[in-house]
Amino acid sequence: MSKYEIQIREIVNMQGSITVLELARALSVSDQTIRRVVRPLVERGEISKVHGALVSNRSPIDPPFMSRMSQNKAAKIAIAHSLLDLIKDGDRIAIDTGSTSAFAAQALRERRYLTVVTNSAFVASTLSMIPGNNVSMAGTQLRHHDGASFDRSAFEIIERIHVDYALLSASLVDERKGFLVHEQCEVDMATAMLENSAKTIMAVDHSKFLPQNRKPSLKQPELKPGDYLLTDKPILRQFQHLTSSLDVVVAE
Amino acid sequence: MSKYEIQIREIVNMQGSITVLELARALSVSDQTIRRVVRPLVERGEISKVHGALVSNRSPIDPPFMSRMSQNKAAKIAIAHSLLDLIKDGDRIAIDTGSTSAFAAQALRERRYLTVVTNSAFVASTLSMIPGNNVSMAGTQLRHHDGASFDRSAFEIIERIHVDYALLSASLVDERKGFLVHEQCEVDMATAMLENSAKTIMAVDHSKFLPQNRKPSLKQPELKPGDYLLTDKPILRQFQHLTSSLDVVVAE
DNA sequence: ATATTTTTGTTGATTTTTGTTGATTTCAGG
DNA sequence: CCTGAAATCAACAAAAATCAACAAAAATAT
Repeated sequence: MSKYEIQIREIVNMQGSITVLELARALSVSDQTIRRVVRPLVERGEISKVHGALVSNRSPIDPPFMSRMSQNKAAKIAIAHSLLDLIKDGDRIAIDTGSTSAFAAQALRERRYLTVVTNSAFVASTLSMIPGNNVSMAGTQLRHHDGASFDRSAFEIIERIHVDYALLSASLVDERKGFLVHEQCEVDMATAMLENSAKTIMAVDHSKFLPQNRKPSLKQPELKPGDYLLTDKPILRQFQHLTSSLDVVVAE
Repeated sequence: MSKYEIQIREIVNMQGSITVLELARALSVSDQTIRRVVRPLVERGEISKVHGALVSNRSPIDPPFMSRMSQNKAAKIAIAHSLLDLIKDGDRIAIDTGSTSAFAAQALRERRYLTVVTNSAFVASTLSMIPGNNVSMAGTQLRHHDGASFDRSAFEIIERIHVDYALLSASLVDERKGFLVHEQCEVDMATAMLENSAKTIMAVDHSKFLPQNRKPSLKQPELKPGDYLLTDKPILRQFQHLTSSLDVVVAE
């Protein structure tokens, strides 16, 4: 990795696009050097290149943590898209933290007149820009891990607003114990959202059904019969007892 | 994909419609180049074309904040960059709403251990992801106009957290009346931030010194001697009485 | 201090994009 | 159904960007 790499990424993402020559002048190196440094970046898909210029492939409002957390990007986008079949214009929805929810927020930008309550600053920021939406950000102090809040005011706000749907996620689906997450505060938040919503939507891509290196141990609250499970591959036999009372939607 | 593509999309979506020749003049290329670049865009349905002009087919209710993000982009980026000379790792800063602040937040991502308090969900989301930062989002209900909150809890939080700098902006600089904004709640928020900070930084790009079609009328609170003014062009004679007691930083 | 590896700049050949020209099509108004 | 002006298209020459290969410089190891 070259010493210019970080700078180049930063400049390209900041400016949106820049020519190779401008970049060469900015870093006072030759254009050839820029090309060389940029090639692996383009191959890894971190930035794109067109004849004449480098362009950032991040939308200015893309989740920054998505680059790290965007394992299974395609699956999450598919799930987010299938969410649009459930959520209609004017619906009220509570949304939790996590990369799946970040994609869901992106997808929900095409809905109007939503009432949204969330403890994720990213989700709040994304959906608040849509005219007609009514977005409430729950909580004050944000943790850097995911830009979400779990302080007392967050719970107070979640509990104050009743919604049609709660959109939840999980870190792992265990054959015996069900939907698991890493932290107690996430369980508490999920519980609060679930209790204040008519229906719950659990969104987990298929990788959550596979064993993981870092194992979560805390159990999400029980889903109610008729709640939705959104995923991207058919549920395997050994998990079906968990989902039998749920409305399973498989996005493809 | 051509290097002009993003610009063209942006201009077309911003203006609603524009002739090929005007666009050619705007980008200082030939009309033929525009036609060539535009053809695939039209085929993909991203914009439409009629004999004589290109028209945006984007919904008129798309985020207005984002279009403002791209006005005077270069100037705003320069200002944001010069802010890095003032703000050091570990500083505490309050940040207001607006596109200038959005760019500032992007730039501040390279600082660590910041204490940030803001009523803008976008700024909060951007800076909360940086490890070591301590970010507080002030307010609950977000207005769609810019994803910012001005409810009572927003003021309570701003007033609770004392910071080193308040980063403020304005919509227009008037020769006689000073720094103006459109809404009273923005003045109130600016006042709260200013009163709870050691120094104030006012960031306005040069276009704010020019007459505008939609004139704001509300006056921002008075800056203190020694406060900073960040801009991107030297202050004209007729504005200098406003800035004489300030520390003026001109980014280039 | 010297040898080896890595990075960087330069050159010229190759490819892609752009501007110009002139022919063709479209549009509005008689 | 013409007609003139403006817009579009096609083709070729000019300009710009890219690539490959080699030499110079810098960094690293011996």
